[in-house]
Amino acid sequence: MRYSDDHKAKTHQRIIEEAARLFRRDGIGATGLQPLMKTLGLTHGGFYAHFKSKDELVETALAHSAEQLSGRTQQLFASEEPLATFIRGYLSSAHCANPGEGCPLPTMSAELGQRGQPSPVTDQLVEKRLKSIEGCLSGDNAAEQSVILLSAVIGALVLARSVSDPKLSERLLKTARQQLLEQVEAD
Amino acid sequence: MRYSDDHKAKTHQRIIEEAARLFRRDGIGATGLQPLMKTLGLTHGGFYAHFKSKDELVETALAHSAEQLSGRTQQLFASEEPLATFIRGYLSSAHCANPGEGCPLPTMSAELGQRGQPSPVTDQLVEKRLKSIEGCLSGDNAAEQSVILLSAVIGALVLARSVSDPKLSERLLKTARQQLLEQVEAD
DNA sequence: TGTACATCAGTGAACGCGCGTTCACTGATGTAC
DNA sequence: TGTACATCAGTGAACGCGCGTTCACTGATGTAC
Repeated sequence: MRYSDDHKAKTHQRIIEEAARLFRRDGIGATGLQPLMKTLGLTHGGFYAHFKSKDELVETALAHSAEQLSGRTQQLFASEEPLATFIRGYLSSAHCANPGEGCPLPTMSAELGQRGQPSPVTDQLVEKRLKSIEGCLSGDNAAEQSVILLSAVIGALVLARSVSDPKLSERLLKTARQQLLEQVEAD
Repeated sequence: MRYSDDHKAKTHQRIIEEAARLFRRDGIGATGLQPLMKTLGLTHGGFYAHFKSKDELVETALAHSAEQLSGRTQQLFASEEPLATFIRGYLSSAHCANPGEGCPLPTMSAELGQRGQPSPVTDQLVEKRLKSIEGCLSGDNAAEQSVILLSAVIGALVLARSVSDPKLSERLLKTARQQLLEQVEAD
């Protein structure tokens, strides 16, 4: 073989990882396969030896993002103050400034909804996140509160990323962080 | 004149309104000028007699969406139970199912952030909305609570629109609606 | 009243470009004999 | 050991398409004389 035994599998993985990053950072429509492959030092023709279509890559990349996030979340929820750590991380300036490495929901959900028929990958991601949060909440309405908490962090991140003024953005993040932390501590 | 005196102004307005609808419904990138003009019974060449570029239309259409929403919000906040009405409207199945007529933030913000330099139109829209909500809240931390409330409704709408299962979508909307209404009533 | 000209919203062909996708090909390697 | 062949990840030209944008043009109307 010209390449090592696992060479193709490695390339496959590299495509997925770069796609997951670019789809979240620039959007699905704005990410071309040609530039994507070029970034990896490959030519675009080879893409179809790895995936049937761009849509298949979108699906796979989303699943990758979800899994990656799920891993991070899991180790997060094993920590001392899981909810506080989650809120601080999700609403951090770093997460706001680097959509490529973060949660796919705020950046990709609009495009996913607008594209053909949506996949159950998002559903699983959402349900998993809700369950994780719910497990950390006490009280009789933990399930309901988890929806509010997840909605609030997502909405706050969307807002913070929408505005053009960095000061307003930081203020939104900070306010949401503090308020949600208070709510969680009172729980 | 071949057309009435205000004919061009009317056409101008029709372009803005249709664009505001399509940008929110399908996204900015996915909305072509050619199909847009065809929808209005016009040809695409005439577009540049009305706008310098697609970017200018995006800006104008966003401002239109903001103003339209601002009008609705204002009459809303003059009603009996402004916050409850706002929450019920924002998290209604109708708003979820018709992004073209609703709030531009959940659908356009990702693309706006990814496009060139963002405009202060979004900032104004966000600040205006926060002020409106804040005015209806009592308590010493009304400003902070308004950020949470706005974040929560936006996030819940993003989530409800992301998932593919209609039952999950409806459940998310309903849960968020009920919880936020409770919170507001307790206030 | 009739004719020549100006106006101008809208027309539609054409431009270069990047997109997703296809496909005949390359060339380094492993295998068969 | 040497030669012929199979494998197959990746190459790169080519496809049709829709995009944003440009521009010479149309044709109904108003105006000037």
